[in-house]
Amino acid sequence: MQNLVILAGNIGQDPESRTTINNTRITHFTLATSRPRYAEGKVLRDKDGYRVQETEWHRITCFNGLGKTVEQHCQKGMKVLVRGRIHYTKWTDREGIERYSTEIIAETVDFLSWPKREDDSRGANDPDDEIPF
Amino acid sequence: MQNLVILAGNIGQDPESRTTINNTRITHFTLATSRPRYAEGKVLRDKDGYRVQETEWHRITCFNGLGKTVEQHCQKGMKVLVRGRIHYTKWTDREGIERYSTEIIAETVDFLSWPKREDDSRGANDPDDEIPF
Amino acid sequence: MQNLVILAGNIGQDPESRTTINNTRITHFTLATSRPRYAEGKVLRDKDGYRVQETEWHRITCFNGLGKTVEQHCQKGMKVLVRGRIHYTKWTDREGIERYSTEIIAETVDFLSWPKREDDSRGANDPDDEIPF
Amino acid sequence: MQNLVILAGNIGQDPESRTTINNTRITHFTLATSRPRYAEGKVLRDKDGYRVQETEWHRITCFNGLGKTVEQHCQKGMKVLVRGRIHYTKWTDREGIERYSTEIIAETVDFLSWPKREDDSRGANDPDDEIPF
DNA sequence: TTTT
DNA sequence: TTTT
Repeated sequence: MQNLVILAGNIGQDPESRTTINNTRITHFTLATSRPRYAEGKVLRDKDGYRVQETEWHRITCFNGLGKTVEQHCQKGMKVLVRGRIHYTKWTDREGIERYSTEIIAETVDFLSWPKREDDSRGANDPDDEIPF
Repeated sequence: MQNLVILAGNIGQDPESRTTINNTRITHFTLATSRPRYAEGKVLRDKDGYRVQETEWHRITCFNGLGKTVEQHCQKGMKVLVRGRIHYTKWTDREGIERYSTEIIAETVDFLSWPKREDDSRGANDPDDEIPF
Repeated sequence: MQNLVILAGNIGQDPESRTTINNTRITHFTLATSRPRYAEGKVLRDKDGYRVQETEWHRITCFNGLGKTVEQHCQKGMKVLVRGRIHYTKWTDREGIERYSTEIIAETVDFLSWPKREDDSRGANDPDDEIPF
Repeated sequence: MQNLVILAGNIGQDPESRTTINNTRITHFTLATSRPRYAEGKVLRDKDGYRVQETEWHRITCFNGLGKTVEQHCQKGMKVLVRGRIHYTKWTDREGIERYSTEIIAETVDFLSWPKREDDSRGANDPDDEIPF
């Protein structure tokens, strides 16, 4: 049954890709989402009066074509909207310790801001642009 | 049961507000979402090679505090993320014709871009800023 | 940009299908979602103390393969989870009056209950079962 | 910015609650969501022809009133729809090993099926029923 | 590690 | 009516 995640946030690091032995292209990036922190129903503020943010860092995984697109057009600092699903992994590390990790497998990634690099500044509607969003 | 809408798009016109006779503040704005148009599984392009966009115009309704915030900080052209629910209305117009309309009742509105006006450029984290997002 | 709808509710009538002149199969059904009605921040109750429900009736549209599946396995009264997008249509009726309608174009439909008819009672995991959910 | 999760699935174990030293009531349950497993774009089937399911087990956390409601009305095997957000935790266990865990902080929990126990069979619309959904 |  |  449905396992759906929607995240709107900022990319923490430029995406990184690798290819598995079965020739699947896997691309990863991290995404920060933030919300105001509350205490007793009120927004918390720091000593200067600024709202305290609570940031979650999500690990996003893209496969194949979507990964290729993300690799080409997404970079650190950009705002994106990710739709995907949560996936949990359990494995045993070299010391024999059981480890758990969580990732968001992306189905779509939409731009909410534009790349800063010159060579990516063509815009989403450029005829040569292969961005699906 | 659940009736949930998530929209990320651009505001079409500055929000407008009115107060009902029971003293409820109602704020409206329109929001454009777009997606590439497809035909036979392929993205459609115009004669210049640009991807053809299919735009939906949503009518967004906010009540009370959320409406006040939107009225103060949202303006034409800004990108926002709306979470809410769909609501349908049926009424009879002056000519006695049955009319239907659809609106999205917003529960949250998040900024994805910043206002262009000087006086709103303080940033989301300003201590005087009452934006809940 | 994103236009996403999630609806969990009950099917109002058995789905109906037609084929367009370009050979697209279109399947429609109606879906009821409900929520408690509120007044002054409190759940409204009727004279017997039961919570007053506010029901929205959504018009759901499915294309091609998804429509075929829905037609075969969904029926009046079943609970389903629909993921899709909102689409608005404007047209002029025979009297020359401008009409508007709204529909939810489904991308996925998941079962939350089982069909009542004998011939559909095989369960989602039957090897002959072509339900994608 | 937005961090939104929608899960529709089955409860794995009866919910369990505890109260923190600051008097916050915390209720936990596990939720299974499943999807067909794919390989090379096709649904995988086992040797008997049944579709292979990929199940994710989510840890759901509810606070205060929502937790109380869940504790009273949700039980193992029920189908529910959870809306919430992802939260990641990092801590050091007794052996000094860094551990990570992920939980879904629920904002709403909707019933998609009914409890099996006699004493809970009153239905969602019973006047004595405090279920907010 | 991002962003305002 | 927005945006690229």
